[in-house]
Amino acid sequence: MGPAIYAIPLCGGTTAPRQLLSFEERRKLSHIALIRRFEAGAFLFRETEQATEIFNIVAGVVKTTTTLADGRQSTVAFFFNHDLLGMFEAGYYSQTAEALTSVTTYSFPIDSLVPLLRKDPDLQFHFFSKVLDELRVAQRQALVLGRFGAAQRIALFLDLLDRHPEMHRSGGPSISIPMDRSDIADYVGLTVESVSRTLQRLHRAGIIYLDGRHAFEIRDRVALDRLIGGTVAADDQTLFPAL
Amino acid sequence: MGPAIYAIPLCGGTTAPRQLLSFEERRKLSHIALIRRFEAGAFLFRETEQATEIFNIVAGVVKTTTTLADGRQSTVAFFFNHDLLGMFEAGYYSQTAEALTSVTTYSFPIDSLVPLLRKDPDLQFHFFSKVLDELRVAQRQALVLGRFGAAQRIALFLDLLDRHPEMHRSGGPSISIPMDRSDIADYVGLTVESVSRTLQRLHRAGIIYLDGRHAFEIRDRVALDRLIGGTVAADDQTLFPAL
DNA sequence: CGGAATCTTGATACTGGTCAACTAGAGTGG
DNA sequence: CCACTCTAGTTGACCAGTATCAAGATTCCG
Repeated sequence: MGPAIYAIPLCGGTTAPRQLLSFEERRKLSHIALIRRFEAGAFLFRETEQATEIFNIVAGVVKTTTTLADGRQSTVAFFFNHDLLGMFEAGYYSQTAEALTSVTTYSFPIDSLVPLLRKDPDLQFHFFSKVLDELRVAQRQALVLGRFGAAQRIALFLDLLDRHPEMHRSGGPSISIPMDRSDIADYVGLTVESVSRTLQRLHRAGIIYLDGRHAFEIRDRVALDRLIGGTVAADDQTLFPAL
Repeated sequence: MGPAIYAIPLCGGTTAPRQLLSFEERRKLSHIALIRRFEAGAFLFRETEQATEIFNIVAGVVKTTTTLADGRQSTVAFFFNHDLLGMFEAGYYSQTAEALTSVTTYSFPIDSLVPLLRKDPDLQFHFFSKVLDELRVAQRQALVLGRFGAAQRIALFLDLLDRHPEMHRSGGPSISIPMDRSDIADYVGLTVESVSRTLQRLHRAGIIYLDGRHAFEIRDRVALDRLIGGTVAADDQTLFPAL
């Protein structure tokens, strides 16, 4: 079918993400694209490596991380179907990308992609829109990490998974969690222990149902949304009778 | 002199930010640009307004904020000289922009700018690079808010000001702080009280010198860098004898 | 079935938030 | 020019939430 980029369009009236590329654009991109597959745990690229390609995910989940000065790894973002990753700076990748599941991607060699974008302003505009989309996500993430408590952070994270149709297991209510607790912890800025505690608390409160380590269901959408809205104080006894 | 965009170039070998626009591009942009001035406290635009123009700052400082579900305002970013702001989504501004000082900008009407970008891929590529730059800043901000303590956050914020030459008062070591404590607090994800306490602590530790409310000097660059590096534990007695 | 991760749970410490009082500056009007 | 006032900022005491440290429980995988 060819590469695909989902994002909220810049100018179109919609607030809902949609496919940005026209049939013709997808064909053009196919032309320079390679299909590449990665096993779970494999690296798509590492930070400080010279940037050679940009990836468009077709299946699977990828996380990107940066190494802090003290050696800790910090998860920057998760990438799902129809996302673009491999944005670079001064010719070098600024993050490390690791496959969390087995992953299928289109790979655009930068040497082919950049000329294509410079020649085709409309196509470039769609890449541009996708990056703006990522910018908003990153800004929202900063906001969440700066001001929200553990329950809200976890709720937002679960909502992120819920929003991705490919995380829903075959029609049922079960949503898969492709990453392990420490990935989640790195992403939401908590410790593994706090992630675990918070998940269990939401589980015991009946808001979610934890189905093993790598799946969950949303049992009380309203309560979850209230948490995400940021309206609920931590001492809300209705939500956290077990506190 | 015309509009100017500073950022780390995508492909060039440099990691240092530099002017991205060619003389010719600046001329083209001048052609569609209006000069607009704002008093301190004035709004350049408000969230949910229809997006009509994009701004390029020539002088002054702007903050952008979003309103949370519970009514709190949260500062998303500060914009300085040669920055671009007014990025939008689905035709509407997603943030509110307020002048912190008196501000001079070039204003590009979107109706003129978008066609120009669609016609001129190289120019668009420079806007693209600037947005990628902002994306990295936002991701770094998320990282900082998620993992660092108060001292590190404040140190990073002071470093941000230091990096902007126009914040340095006439050659001297004094750096101006154009925003008030609550803006800082909103930005770094702390309360006003914690910002105050942390600034005073850095002051008493001799790392910075607070010169009134709206200026400071860096007295111990090495210690500040160590904080920023994230290497220093909060209990480091060399840095915080007063703890 | 056994060993090794991963995850959960509990006890305690510490950072930063909250609430409240106090101080310093900036502006105002007599 | 000097009180007066009002806002912004600082400081202190106390508390809540999360990190940390330390076991235990599960799950995964050979």
